[in-house]
Amino acid sequence: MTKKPITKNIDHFFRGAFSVDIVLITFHNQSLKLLLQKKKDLPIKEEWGLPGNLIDPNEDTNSAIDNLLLSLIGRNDIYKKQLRTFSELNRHPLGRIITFAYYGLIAFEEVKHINSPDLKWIPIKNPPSLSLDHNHILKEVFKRFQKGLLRHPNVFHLLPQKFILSDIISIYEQSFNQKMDLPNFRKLILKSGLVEPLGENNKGDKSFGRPAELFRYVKSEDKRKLKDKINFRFYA
Amino acid sequence: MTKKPITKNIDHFFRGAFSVDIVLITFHNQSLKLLLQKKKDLPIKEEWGLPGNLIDPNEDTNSAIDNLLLSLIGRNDIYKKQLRTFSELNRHPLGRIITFAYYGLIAFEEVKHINSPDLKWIPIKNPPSLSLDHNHILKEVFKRFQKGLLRHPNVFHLLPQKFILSDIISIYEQSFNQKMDLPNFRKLILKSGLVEPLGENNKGDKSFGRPAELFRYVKSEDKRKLKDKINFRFYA
DNA sequence: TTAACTTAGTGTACAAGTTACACTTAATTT
DNA sequence: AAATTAAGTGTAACTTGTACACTAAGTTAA
Repeated sequence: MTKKPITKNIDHFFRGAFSVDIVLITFHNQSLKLLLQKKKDLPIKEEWGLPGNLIDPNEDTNSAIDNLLLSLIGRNDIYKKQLRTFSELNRHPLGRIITFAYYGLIAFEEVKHINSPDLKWIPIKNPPSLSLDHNHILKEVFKRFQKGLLRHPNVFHLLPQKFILSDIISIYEQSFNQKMDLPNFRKLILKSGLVEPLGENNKGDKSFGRPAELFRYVKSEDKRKLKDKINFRFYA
Repeated sequence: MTKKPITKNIDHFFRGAFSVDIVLITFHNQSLKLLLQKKKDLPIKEEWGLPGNLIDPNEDTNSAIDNLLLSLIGRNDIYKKQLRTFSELNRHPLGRIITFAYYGLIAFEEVKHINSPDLKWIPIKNPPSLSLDHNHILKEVFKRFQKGLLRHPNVFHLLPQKFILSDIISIYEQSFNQKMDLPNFRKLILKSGLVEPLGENNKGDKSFGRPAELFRYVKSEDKRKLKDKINFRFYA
């Protein structure tokens, strides 16, 4: 059998570049926050955008995102997930640049020092208009963030080691812009076996109202997904 | 303000190519089937693989998948969805080729004529070993197919206009490799309002047992997702 | 110092959904 | 005509979800 020439396919190769962009989310002061970077070294007007970086031709996306995180927040051992690719032909003025969008979650404690003129935590509600197609990317990624909250115990990545139950509720209420019934929510969370009371309370930390018990997250032996343990009735 | 040179970024541009690959699924004879193509014009040994095509540099993925479907089954107006991108550095012997994986669903009626030495419907259980990383792609895409079945009324894309309820059950049982309780399943489906009895039965079509009622799919005015109407208790 | 307020946490009764399985019906096969 | 097969109905026991009233423990303000 004679091998066919493969030059037919070669026509389809062309010059392109890849980047990783991250939607990094944290929770502070009853409010979800997003890390934004001021973009100025691109041939576009100075604007805020999602932190990102171009990928080296022989680098894979995982090491690219690790390097990006290291340069942004000084660590890369946080919860992160690759979502979809944005590949529209004219999304970038420099040429065909395909971006891999990630999202990451981190407790505010770990990143509260980050606050410079070019890198800021911005409330995720009503973010400023972003550069390129980053508004679009943010919107899509936020939807995936929501889904993640419903299916996996991702809230805990946004909380400190010791947390109170109403912070969990607050994150869900904010993420879905919907009020929840606190008594019933407590029962669900407690029954799920995902949290364990520590026998301490947060008396010192707050101004009024009854002090709240502190809890910690327990990784469950139980392999069912969050949605099978806790039935959130406000699927987005 | 002086504009910075942008040459710094140009280093990251390199030669690459894109392709679309499709996992096309149908249902026939109580069995889920997958469309596979014999690969021979690649510098790899003759093997079965997912149907796919390289993308023209100025073509977007949607038109690429439409053209692919047209050449495979003669039409492109079927249910299809873009899933993730496979971009590992050495996934293809011809160079850095990034593939956009799609899946599509179609009723067997529409594609029963397809059967040539190079293009066949193969039972999705125990498929042959596929070329390149197509085993991996298939596995990932199949998971998404499963999720789609739980969240959206996708079964109906696999069924003819007139169908019987036990075909729906059969597709779910096969997809999740799990036996379901027929009486309870009927109640769920009927209550969902997704199907409507036609007042006909399938007496002619079968060998024994009581003839089954024929139903048709009714697009629901109700915007809730399938999972909120029907709670499948075998989440994968 | 005490009444009002604020947030945390418990209890409960009712409604709704899930599950298991017995039973009936309508056909074919032997 | 009895056995077999598959479709379809009914229901009782159980599990979950929902809506709130109520109790508890602190702070604020008169």
